[in-house]
Amino acid sequence: MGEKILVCIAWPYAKSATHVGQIVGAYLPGDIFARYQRMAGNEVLMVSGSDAHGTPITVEADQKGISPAEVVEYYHTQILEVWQRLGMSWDLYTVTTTPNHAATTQDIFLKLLEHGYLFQHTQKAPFCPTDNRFLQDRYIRGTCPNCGNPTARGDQCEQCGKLLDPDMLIKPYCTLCGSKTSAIEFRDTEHFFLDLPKLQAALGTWLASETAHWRPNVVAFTNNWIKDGLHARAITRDLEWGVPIPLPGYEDKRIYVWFDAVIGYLSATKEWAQRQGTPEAWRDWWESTPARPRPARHYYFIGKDNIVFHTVIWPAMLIGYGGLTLAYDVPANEFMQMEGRKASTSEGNIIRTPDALDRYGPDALRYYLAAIMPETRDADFTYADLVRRNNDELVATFGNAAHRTLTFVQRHYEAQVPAIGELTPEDQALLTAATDAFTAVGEAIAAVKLREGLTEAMALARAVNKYLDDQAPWKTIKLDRERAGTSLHVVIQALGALRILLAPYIPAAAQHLHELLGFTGSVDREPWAFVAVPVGQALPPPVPLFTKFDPPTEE
RNA sequence: GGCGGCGUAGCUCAGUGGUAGAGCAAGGGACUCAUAAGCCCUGGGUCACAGGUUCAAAUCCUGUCGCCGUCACCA
Repeated sequence: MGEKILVCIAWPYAKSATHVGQIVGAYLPGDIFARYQRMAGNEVLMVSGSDAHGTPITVEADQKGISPAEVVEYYHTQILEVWQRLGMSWDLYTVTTTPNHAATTQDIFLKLLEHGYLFQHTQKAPFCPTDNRFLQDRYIRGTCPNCGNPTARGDQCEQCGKLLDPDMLIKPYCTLCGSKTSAIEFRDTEHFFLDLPKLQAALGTWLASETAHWRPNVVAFTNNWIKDGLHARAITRDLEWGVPIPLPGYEDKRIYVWFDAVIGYLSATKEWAQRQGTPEAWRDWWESTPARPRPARHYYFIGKDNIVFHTVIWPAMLIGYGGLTLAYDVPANEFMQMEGRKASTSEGNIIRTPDALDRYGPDALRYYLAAIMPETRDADFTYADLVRRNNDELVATFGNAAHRTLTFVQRHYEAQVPAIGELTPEDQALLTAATDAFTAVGEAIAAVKLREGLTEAMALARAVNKYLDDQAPWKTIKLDRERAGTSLHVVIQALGALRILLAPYIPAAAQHLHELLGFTGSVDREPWAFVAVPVGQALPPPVPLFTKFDPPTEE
């Protein structure tokens, strides 16, 4: 009945356990969206995995004297633990070191080659005679021609910020052997290039037909990037770590990380299908035929730094391959600053996700990140604001609405959902608001306006508090027990709605409220619709949904 | 430097042509079921700055300043 929705989330680089900027940019929005779509009755597949290749991982492996695979395993394990704690509802979270991923990548490589979209080109590249290997820019340091910094990197001088090429450095040297015993040479090396100019026309046609429903900033960024014409891009490197090139004579080269990482969305779907015991099922998500041009809607949740890879390069690869489905939407988020400063690993002001979870747990963190989600422009993360929103909004507005109602019913109505009498216009108004909220919140989430959806849901929580104050069942009960019971019954219906409406955002708290309202099973299985909490349903002793936090001390 | 985005109340942010909005913070009030939570009222903005288009501009155009991103070997 529902349609297929493929939720693709950016592949985190396996070199840290993620920071909250990555969570708010891609992982949390993807998870909220996926959770909603499942409740709305659609068939959802949410996939991603750790991006294992690339130079920084080999650099770290060299520094620690271990293999790149060990580096990846170490961080992949940490990332998996974060997903578990954060409540990410993956259908599959894998890693790019699997044989399946390599096979999928090589298949795309060969098909693009066969279709004439790859070509070989020989270029000069820095080579270290001592180590007998070609060097990535990161492995080279030298004197910056701009500012004279003697340890400028081969790709950029960290002192003056100037972008560099290795041949611009004065006295470049290899950081692997550390010594300056042998000068770096520039030797010929042959590489494969993705012929993006040849794909540009088809890409432009697709973009023109698809981007009407995309976020304006994503469209503007993409159009600007392709406006002056695309350039061919090297997709292989002189490396030992990465997916091997499936051709004889290239044993000492690898497919480079950006090319294989985006293929992960497809390879992960295949791995999911294999694990289901239906290895051909991936076709139902990807294969585009004249009879069924779009078998599934593909959403890519990424940060804005990743836009061109998902709106230009990956679509171009898919077009070149042929017969596969392209993105339906790429709802890229802007960035989040940390305590007023740009999030930067080197500045040391990133907030690691495990640390934030240790301090405040998944619900407060998810709620806060969703509330400030940088959907239209950059936002600012502060612990003080997180605590403020937790205390004022989760505890005082939503949590309190539930707790004040449930404790009253517990005490005065034998811990059962009270019977309902004649409904007043005010009763009808709150019930209507609860029903309408499913449409308002659902439409917002479906359009990937997640902050708006959360605002709509919280408006219902505020309406509950206002209704309670207006109806004052604690007064009414002294005169008319049935009327007070009706008011409480109506409030419980609104709480029943909130348990569903907030489940995509704060699943743990929603599950807790689900149980406090006398339901069993998982709230995730409930349909996205208003369903009455039955009269007489037994209610367990209430426990507050949220904990108040002390404001963080100034440092 | 080129290109793109952003600059709205003390704070965090909505708002894309028609008399400036929300939450929090501040001041006042009535209540007491509730994790002293909730509810009502009030104050507060030359919508970065300077020009322009329009009957009408936070909203469109130009320039300036500030912040963010990107520029293809960061993934």
